[in-house]
Amino acid sequence: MIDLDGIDPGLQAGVTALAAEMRAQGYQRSDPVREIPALLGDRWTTLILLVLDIGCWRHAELRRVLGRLGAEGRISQRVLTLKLRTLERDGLVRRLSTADVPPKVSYELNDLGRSLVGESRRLIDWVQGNAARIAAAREAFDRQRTPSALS
Amino acid sequence: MIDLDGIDPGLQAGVTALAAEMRAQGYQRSDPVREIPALLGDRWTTLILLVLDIGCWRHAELRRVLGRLGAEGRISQRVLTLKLRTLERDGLVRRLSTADVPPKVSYELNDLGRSLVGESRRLIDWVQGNAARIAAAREAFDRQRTPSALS
DNA sequence: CAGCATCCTCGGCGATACTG
DNA sequence: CAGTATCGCCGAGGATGCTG
Repeated sequence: MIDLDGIDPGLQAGVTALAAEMRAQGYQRSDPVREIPALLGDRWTTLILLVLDIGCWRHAELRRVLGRLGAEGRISQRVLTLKLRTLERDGLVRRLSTADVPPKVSYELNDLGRSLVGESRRLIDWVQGNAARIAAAREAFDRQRTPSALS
Repeated sequence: MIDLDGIDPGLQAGVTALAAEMRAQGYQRSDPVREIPALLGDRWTTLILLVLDIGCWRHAELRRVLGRLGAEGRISQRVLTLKLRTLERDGLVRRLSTADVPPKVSYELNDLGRSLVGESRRLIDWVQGNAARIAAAREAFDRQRTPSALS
């Protein structure tokens, strides 16, 4: 079903297994792999989830705090609304609003969202734990590529 | 240092703690949070790592296999080279080449790369495990937004 | 075969102005 | 205050052609 031509039989077996693994459970043809960039691959979502993990935030407050944390600059009002809407649609975030004018809208994580935060924290920990190794690898790579003064 | 104006004191404490957590270890001012989209946030890297976890691949073979797995279409030669170069620079992948013409180039994971694959597999498992929940949330959300026939 | 240069497309994101 | 609409930028990624 995957049709591998002149490829090492050992590797072929691995690919078949990987394909089966990817088709498992709820996903039939598409791969859950592509959900990962969709969930955490953008500039803001991971950080938003971390802040929401602290508690319940009003839209404007959340926006201010996101602007201070990290060196990302400020998130635009439009994009924050978009990100929160996506998170709400995916069932990770609850939106609470009053019918006042001006309206008061708050956002908080639900159980599924907290569960995802747990996973992404593991990734962050991995990055922190291996930051030195990665930085060293990058330096070595760049040094070799830049002859600089190799006289 | 983060300067929070009219924000609930309880939340303020949480933000301060989060900021400290983000500054911890190797990262001094920048946040490891932004490394996550950089590492796994693009269309191909996660899938490339999974395939490299199977074994050692020639460039062209790898490209063919990536095209078959998932419903992403084929990766362009240029982008595959770019992604592999980045992974090599980050110290996750080893590049093996001969000086022949035409050249034979192979790529394989090293220990750090295998370690990252382990983490990303956890994320994939999370997505698979919660796929039904997410799909249900999306359906409910969309149904409510599309009045369809609400007469 | 693998890499690089060039050109092009598309989507994410920011900025601004307006509305309930 | 929160959301929407509009505009514009920029970078990721695809397609093609050439080289060692």
